[in-house]
Amino acid sequence: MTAETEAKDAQERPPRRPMRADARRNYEKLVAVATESFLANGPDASLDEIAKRAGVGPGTLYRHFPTRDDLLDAVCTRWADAVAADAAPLLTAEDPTRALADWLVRLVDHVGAFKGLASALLLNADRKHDTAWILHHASEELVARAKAAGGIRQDVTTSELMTLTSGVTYACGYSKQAGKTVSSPERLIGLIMDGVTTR
Amino acid sequence: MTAETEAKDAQERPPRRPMRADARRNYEKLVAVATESFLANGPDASLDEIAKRAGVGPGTLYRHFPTRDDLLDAVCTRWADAVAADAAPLLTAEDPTRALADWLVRLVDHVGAFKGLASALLLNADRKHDTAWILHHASEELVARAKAAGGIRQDVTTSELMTLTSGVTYACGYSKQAGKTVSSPERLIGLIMDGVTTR
DNA sequence: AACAATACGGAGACTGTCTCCGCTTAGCAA
DNA sequence: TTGCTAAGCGGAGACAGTCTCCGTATTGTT
Repeated sequence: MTAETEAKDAQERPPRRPMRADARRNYEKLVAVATESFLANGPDASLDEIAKRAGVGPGTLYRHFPTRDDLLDAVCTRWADAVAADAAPLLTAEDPTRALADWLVRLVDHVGAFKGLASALLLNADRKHDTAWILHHASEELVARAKAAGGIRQDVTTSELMTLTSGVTYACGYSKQAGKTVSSPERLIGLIMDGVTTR
Repeated sequence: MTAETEAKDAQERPPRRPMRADARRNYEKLVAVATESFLANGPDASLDEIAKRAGVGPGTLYRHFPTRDDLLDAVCTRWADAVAADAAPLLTAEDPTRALADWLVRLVDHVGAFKGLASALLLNADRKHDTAWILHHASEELVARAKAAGGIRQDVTTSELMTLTSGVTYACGYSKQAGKTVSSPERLIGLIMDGVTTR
């Protein structure tokens, strides 16, 4: 769904030349290598090393991604697009409230599988196109459907749900890499759902 | 309550010489300076700079605190002792469930005031003496009292409550420094409490 | 006062960040 | 094609932070 993201990008900042072929090539390569590298070495992986492995100079990396966060954002955005796609089937589920709960559990699992790289970006839903916004957006429809079906409280917002879920993603992602034991995502999301369910 | 912590330290690893006077002096100075510095510059503050400002060489800093986390831990532990003291009055409150909710809100506020330095350490409650353990321990009695009074569900653990709260601390701490708006701690803790309250 | 044991501190090797600027290349126009 | 120009490249190198090693200084004990 990167194409969609790009389309929006274009429509918001119209007078923007397309990237030159070599520039785009390097950009893609950098994101690909960075994904591997962040996954393997954590979010502090050496940027010069990533540049080298992508076959470009550090200057090129820093031109495309002035800060580490810009690169991390690009990586996470792609990942988030894929994760968001996972929500689509749930939109037509018969029990919207259960679908929402399922989705939140999946979200936690995905963040865990992504080594917690994205957990820092899960909040902060107001910049467009970034990780938080994509996931927020994907959740929003599920929340709306659950509300419409009367399954969850009208006064609870998507943001609030995301905030509460972020603690779970963080805890579960952390526990995985530290070998700790924490209650399961299902259990914790269940507790959250218990609080927001109508009764 | 640092004294208590030290006492436990001593009883667990008995054959441990007391620190030499100059060593203790430097240790104290380092923690004090580090607290300031982390608060002012975030958790990535330069360690050599901290050493310099404490009037010691880098070698001395690294001997006392082999890794950055060790120093951060020492700083956060002191802070956590102070925060935990804030729970004491609530232990005798007439409504234990309300007291627990109050405490969790205070916890979020404290973490926010500490610039989120401790939020990374809030989980991970199994090493002794560290931030997470101190706060976990402080919460435990309040949870027990609320359960005993029948205010909250018997099946909910302190860890689970801390995990859920950590999302809130993280979100609120973050929003403060980024100028974002998030639902208030009261509101979010309220949602959590709604989930764990008996009915 | 003398002597271990303990602790200090800073020079310096090392690693990672980020910039500057001369060189290369893509894409366009004639 | 050819030539031109803007866009893009890349790597040398300045800088900042980490962390160690080891000769020197201090402490506390006999």
